[in-house]
Order: sequence, then C-alpha cells, then structure tokens
Amino acid sequence: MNEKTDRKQDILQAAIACFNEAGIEATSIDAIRARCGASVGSIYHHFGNKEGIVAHLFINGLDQYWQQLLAALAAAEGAETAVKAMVATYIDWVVHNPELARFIFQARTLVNRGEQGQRLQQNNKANYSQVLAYFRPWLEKGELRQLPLELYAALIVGPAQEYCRAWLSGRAKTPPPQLADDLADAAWRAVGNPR
Amino acid sequence: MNEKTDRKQDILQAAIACFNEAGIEATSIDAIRARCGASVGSIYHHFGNKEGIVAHLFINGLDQYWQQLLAALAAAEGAETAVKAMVATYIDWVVHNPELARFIFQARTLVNRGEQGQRLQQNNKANYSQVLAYFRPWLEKGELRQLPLELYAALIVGPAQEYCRAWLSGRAKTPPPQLADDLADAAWRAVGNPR
Amino acid sequence: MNEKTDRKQDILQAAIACFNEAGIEATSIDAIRARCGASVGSIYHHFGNKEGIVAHLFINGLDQYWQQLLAALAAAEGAETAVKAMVATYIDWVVHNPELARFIFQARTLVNRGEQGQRLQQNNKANYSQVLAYFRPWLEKGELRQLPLELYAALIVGPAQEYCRAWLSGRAKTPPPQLADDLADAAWRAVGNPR
Amino acid sequence: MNEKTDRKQDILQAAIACFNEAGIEATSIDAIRARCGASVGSIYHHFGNKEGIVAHLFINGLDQYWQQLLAALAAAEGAETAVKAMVATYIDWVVHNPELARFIFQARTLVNRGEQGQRLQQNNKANYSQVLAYFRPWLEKGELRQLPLELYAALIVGPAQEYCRAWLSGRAKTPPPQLADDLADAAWRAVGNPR
DNA sequence: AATGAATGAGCCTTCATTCAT
DNA sequence: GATGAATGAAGGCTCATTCAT
Repeated sequence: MNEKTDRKQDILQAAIACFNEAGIEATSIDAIRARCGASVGSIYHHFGNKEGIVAHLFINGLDQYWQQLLAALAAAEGAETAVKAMVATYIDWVVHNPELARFIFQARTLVNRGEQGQRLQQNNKANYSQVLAYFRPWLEKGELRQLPLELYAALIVGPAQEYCRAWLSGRAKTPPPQLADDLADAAWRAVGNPR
Repeated sequence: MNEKTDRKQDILQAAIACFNEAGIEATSIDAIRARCGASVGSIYHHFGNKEGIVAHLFINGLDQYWQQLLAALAAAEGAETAVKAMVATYIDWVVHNPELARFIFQARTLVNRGEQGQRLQQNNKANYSQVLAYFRPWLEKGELRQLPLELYAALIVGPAQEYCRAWLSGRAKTPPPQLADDLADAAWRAVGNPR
Repeated sequence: MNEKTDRKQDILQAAIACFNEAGIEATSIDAIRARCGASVGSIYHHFGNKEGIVAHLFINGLDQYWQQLLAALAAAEGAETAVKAMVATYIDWVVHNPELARFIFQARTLVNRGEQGQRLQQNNKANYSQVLAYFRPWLEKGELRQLPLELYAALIVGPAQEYCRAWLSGRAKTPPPQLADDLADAAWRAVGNPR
Repeated sequence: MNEKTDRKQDILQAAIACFNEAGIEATSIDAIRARCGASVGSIYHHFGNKEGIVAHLFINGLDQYWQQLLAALAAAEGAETAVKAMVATYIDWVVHNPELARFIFQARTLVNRGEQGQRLQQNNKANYSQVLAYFRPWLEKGELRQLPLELYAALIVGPAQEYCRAWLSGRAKTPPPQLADDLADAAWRAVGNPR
C-alpha cells in the first residue's frame, strides 16, 4: 500500500513542479511522465485525464487551507484575535506550501472554466459563508466595523494575498512571516472597531 | 490610414475578447482571425506571433494604467489625497477597461515567463520606484507610517485589487466604484499616520 | 515483433518512394503517411521528425554500402583486383538498391547541412581512410601510380558514379552492369602502374 | 540602364548566395529580398516567381559553360588536345564560378522536375551531341578507343566532376587547378588509343 | 495496476503570390 | 519599374487520449 500511495503522490509532485515551471497548459502529460518515471497509462489510470490532476491538486490543496483556517477561527477568542489569525493562517499556509500556493494562484481561472468549475465555486461560497458566520456575532456586537459584506475578504486577507503573490513570483524578497504582524495589524485596522 | 489603424485595432479587440472567454493559451490564432475577419497572414504581419499580440496588449495596457496613476499622484496635494487617489485610480481604470484588466490579470504569469519577461519586470520596477519617490517626502515628514517598503503596494492597492479580481470573475457583484470610498479609507487607515 | 518491424519498414519504404518522386523537401509527412497507412503520430514516434527519417535512411544506406565495399577489398588479392572490385561493388550496390542510391544522391547536401552533418562527415572520412589503408601497401610497392591522395576516389569511382547518376535519372539507358568491365578497366588504367 | 541591370543582378547574386547557404527550397523569397534590399514586388516583376530565378541562373550558367567548352573544342587540334581541353575547361569554369557551380549541382534535380525540365533536358542532349560530333572523326580514325557512346562523358569529365563536387563542398582541400594535369592525363588514358 | 505504442485532430507558423498605390 | 501589406493554403509537429498486452 505504501508503494501505490507513493506512485500516486509521485505523479502529483511531478505535476505541481511542471505546472509551476512551465504553466499548466504548457505542461504535457509526457512532461509529467518523464519527471516522475511513471507511464502515461498509469497517470490516466489514477486521474482520468489532465484536468483530473489539476482538479485533484486544486481541491485537496484548497480544502487543506480551509480546514486550517476554520480551525484557527474556532480557536480565536475575540474579533481581533480572529482577524489576525486569518492573516497569520494565510501566510502560514503559503509559506509551508509554496509550490501548492503558486499552483493554486494560476489554476483558479482554469479550474473555474473547467468541468467542475460550478461545483468548486459553490464549495468556495459555502466555505466563505462559514467564515462569515464566525464573524457575525462580533459584527453585531460592534467589535467589527460595519462594511459591505463583500469587502471583508479583500480587506482582511487582500494585502497578505497580494504580498504572497509577489513573494512567490520573486518580485518581493522578504519572507512573508517577517511581515505577518504588520499585515495582521493592518487587517485589524481596516475592519476592527477602535472601541 | 484610418483603415490600417482599424485593422490592427480590430485584431487586438478580437484577441482580448477571445483571451478572456477561453483563456490565452486556449485561444487559437484561427479563433482570433475568425472573430475579426483578418487573414492569418495579416495577424502575423502586424504582431509576429501569438506572443506578440499578448505582449502588445499587456505592455500598452499597463503603460496606460501607470500613466494614469502617475498623473493622479502628481495632482495629489497631501499624503492622504495621494493614497486615496491610488485606490481610486486603480478602481477607475479597472472599471473603464474591464476587458483589458481581466486580460492583464491572466497574462502576467505568462508574459513574465515569455521572451520579454525580463524587460517587463524591469519596467515594472522602474514604475514602482517612481511611485515610491512620490511618497518619500511624506514618509519622512511622518505623514505615513513607517513600514517595510515592500509592503506599501500590498497595503494600499491590495484590497482593491483583490476585490476587482473577484468582481471581474463574477464572484462579487457590487460594482467597485460603490466600494471605492471604503477601500480608499481602509488604505489610508493602513498606511496613514493618525497625527 | 514482426509487425512492429514491418510498420517501421513500411514507413521507410514509403518515405524513399516519396522522396524520389517529389524530392525530399517537397515530400510532406502527410504524403508519407498516406502512402504507408501509418498515422502521423506513429511516424513521429519512430523517427522524431522528418529529418530523422532522412537521417535513418541515409546512415543505414551508406553503412550498408561501406560494409560491402570493405568486404570486397578484404577479399581482393592484388591492386588490380582491388581497384576493379571497387568499381564493381559500386555498380552492384547501385543496381541492387536503385531507390536507395537515388535517395542518397539527393540527400547528401541536405544531410550535411542538417543536425548530424558533422558526425556524418566524420564517419565518411573514417571509412575513406580505412579504404586508403588497404591500398597503401600496393602504393608503396609501386603497383599503383603515385598521385595526390585526394584524387584516387575521383579517379577510381568517379566515372562509375557519374554514369550511375545519369542512369538513375533516366539520362542514360544502358544498365550499368553492361558497362562495368569498361569502367573497371578505365579505373585501373587511371591509377594502375603498367609495370 | 546601369541601375536596372544592377538591381536585377543584385537579386541574382543574393539568390545564389542564399541558395548555396540554405538550399534552394529552404530559401524564401523574403530571405533573398532581405539580402539584396529589393522589394518582394520587384523580384516578382523581374523573374515571375521563385522558379523563374532558379531557371534564369541555371540556364544562363550552363549555357556559359557550354559556350566555353565548345570554343575550347573548336580550338583543339587533335584528339588528345581535345580530351584534355574538356577536363581543363571544366575545372577552369568551376574555379572561376564556384558559387554558380555549387548552385548548379544542387539545382539540376529540381530543375529537371520543374516546368521547363523537358526543354532543359533537350537542350542538354543537343549540346552533348554537338560535342560528340567533334569527336566522331577521331573515333573513326582510331585515335580514340571504341567504347559505348554513353560512357565517354563519364570517363572524360567524371573524375574532374567528382573532385570538384568534393572541393566545392569542402570535403577536399587541394584547389582543382593543381590537379588539372593529373585529371587530364587520366582522361586521356581512359579514352585515348595509345597508337 | 502498469505499460507505451498508436491515433489523429488541431495548432502555430511560413511562404509564394497578388495587387493597389 | 518599385513597394510592401494582405492573403490563405499547406506544412511540420504536439499532445491528450485510447487500448491491447
């Protein structure tokens, strides 16, 4: 059972590496095959087709992030802690899964257009609603500023996301964790109610 | 002379439309040709190859945005006006060039990997430095908070960018201009010095 | 296993036929495909690209000729036998492989310009040196006339080669074997020492 | 009138150079245009189409050679002088028109397959007959050995031709004129009657 | 589960040629 | 005679996918 799992994992590893080096559409099945030593047939056996590999990586990757995020929120005890935890979790996840993060950034558009695009957008909405549910009490208590609902995501995680994009692409050099506190502060300053 | 310009513009229009509908790599030259009525040869005559079309759109598009941004900064009279102008300009540009913006979001990675990737990154850095130069005086006077330099872009325009991404992709519905003030406020709250 | 070999051979057969009918550069992959019933992909699977087919035919074809020539020389017992064997072997090879010979005549320039051109010229030089080595003893014994080394090939096989070219192209009608003795005599008269 | 001639000649010069560097079929009209500074339209005005350029070069080139050859034969006073003059003329022409010679070697097959192929082969035959006519008297007087008619060309000029091919392609280094006497001797030894 | 040869649709690009100026 | 933009057919090649072993 170890071996089988390894083979499947090998394919995924190779796929991510290829996708990030050359781009998803520019990566051929044969390139993945050459990188992991599997056969073409084996790849198709495990993932059905190229989109299957992308979907697998994307879904599992995002899911892992959402779990981590929800866990962090569940552990937070106040609005400020929660908001800052969102930023911290985001950065933490990116830094611990840089390849996966890079992949997900470029895959989003593609996946949305793909066969399971609808389903994934639903998933995303559901997850996002769950997060909003955490915040509602604090919103009602006035610990968070009243803003258009659609804005919270952008205000809280937007800057971290933009910075991480820049870092992953090499445009920015400072490792995100060194900026985590500043980004968390800014997030709180953006959505928190001073009193 | 009108005709020639039109022909070239027609190709660009068709290209952007195709790129946004199907994705850049999934768009074939033939699809562009069919959409604008030009011949294959004509497209190659004007742009050399597919990458040439992408590069043309990307470079001119971004340039236009940077011009607009620098003009807005030049007209700003204080740190707060400037910061808020950056957000407003960004939103304004996206809303007035939604197709171009959509295209640029998806093209960035591709273009960076491409032939002229190096040159474009240099350009970008230069433009960004120019913007930073505007802010330096206010930084020194203490009108802006002291933060790691690499962070300002993400803090000021990050949320607007994230929101616009969501809006352009259909994930968010509210037109960005309706949120412009909130986003501008948040930007100032993130980087402005209260005193 | 028989089938595979056949498939590859079929492609080569079709390729030679097309090359000789229309010229190498004027032959499209599709023409070869249509003639042998293979798929485009299969051709590329076996030979990589069009140049690969040409190279395969050229290398194997020439190699076969050099083997035959060296064998004939090894069996020759005197200078005269050897010189005449060279002419006879040449004619024999052309007559038994007319299509291959026709192809090689037109391919030489192309192949030399190609990727493996360097390697092939080296090969050729090596083979030619080996032939010269056979003759050296007789040269030293004075059974062969002392002439510039670069001249022997042209003097011995040149006329046969020119005639075969003419025959293969239809300019000359008499089958080369009927002229073999005359050509062999001439060769000996050109390089042999009367005493 | 000087200018016009120059322009046409420029095109021809550029064409020969391109043809010899890259091969005739691999040379595009645009490559010729780029090399001589003419416009595409101008080339078509002068030569009709690509084949027209090739034909012009080929016909004029060969014609020039035949004139020189016939003149040399007319001046020869005996069989031996005539045979040796053929070799000398051939070498002389190649050495004075190396680019043209290189071109003609590669163009022959192409031209024969082309539109005017028939006409050119007729021309060639006619010229060849004329040469044979010169030799007939000496053949009848027994100054030349009786051999199959189709063989004389190959025996007399074959070695020189083979050597020149090798020299033009870089395979052989010694300039043909240094070997002219040896080649002429060999030719006479091949077809001349010792008594 | 794994293998890799075979398939063929489709893509980017080139290039000879035309023609209005 | 000269120019060069425009045309579109055709070619080499890639690649996702299938399937017999």
